[in-house]
Amino acid sequence: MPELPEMETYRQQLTRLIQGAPITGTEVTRPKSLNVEPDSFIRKLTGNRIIRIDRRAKHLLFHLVSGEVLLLHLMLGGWMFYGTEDEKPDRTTQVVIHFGTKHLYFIGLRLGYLHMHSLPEVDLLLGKLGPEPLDSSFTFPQFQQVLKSKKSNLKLSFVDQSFLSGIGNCYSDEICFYAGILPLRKLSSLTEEEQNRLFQAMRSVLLEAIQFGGYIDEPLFIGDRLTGQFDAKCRVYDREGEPCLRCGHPLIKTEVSSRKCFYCANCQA
DNA sequence: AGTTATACCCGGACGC
DNA sequence: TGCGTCCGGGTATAAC
Repeated sequence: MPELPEMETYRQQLTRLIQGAPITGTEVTRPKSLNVEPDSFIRKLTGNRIIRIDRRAKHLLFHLVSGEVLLLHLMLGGWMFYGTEDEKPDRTTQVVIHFGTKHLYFIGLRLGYLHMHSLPEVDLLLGKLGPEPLDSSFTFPQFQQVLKSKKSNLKLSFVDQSFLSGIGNCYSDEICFYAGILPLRKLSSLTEEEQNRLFQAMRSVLLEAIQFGGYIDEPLFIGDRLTGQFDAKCRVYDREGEPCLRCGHPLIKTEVSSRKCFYCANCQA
């Protein structure tokens, strides 16, 4: 669910909201979300500070003064809220980190987690991830190399985190639509011109989604006007039967290896 | 090696 | 309104 643009939006906003702020308390209501005992987790966080927030693929890395890293993956349906107890949405929370009167609430962590690691451990854990699609050092020739690394179709390749990292079910469809290429196309069938269109589409879609705060429909804090604006700008995802924004033909929904997949049969080839 | 099936997890939406 | 049922979906791992 939350993919690269959603996590990047969280990273940017949280950096502004909590970077450097003293952690005054920690609550754990779902120990399964953690990789250490709740007591130990609370002890490690309380009194500590987050000095920097990085994003790698769909993960956020909260770097603590102590040198340890809190590694967050929201998986499906996970989201966050920052604010006072009064402002908190009426949802079950799994972990809460206190910053004085305002708290960071972790909500919807089912398969999602908050794991405490040393820096080398994090490097090891994230080592198998493919390149960051928006990294300035990730150029078109490198994209072409990556395309050679798999024999499958576009849909499955885009959601494979060892192929490219950070793209999930929604943005894979959005990128294919923007490029005018069917998600079921085999990588080996792509012409160089199509490869180039995909590369440009990938950058455009992800950058636009970040600019508009991703598609998460819950605001991060009261008065947050950024988060979720991209939800209205998704062109194909979850729009089965709706007219294609480019040609008007009804959008098709299909299933690819038990994943939802949306496309326009008329203007994607 | 490359691809595919399966377990994991439980809040909340939905039906009656 | 209340209670029971079932879906969603990224990732690790096992199984082809």
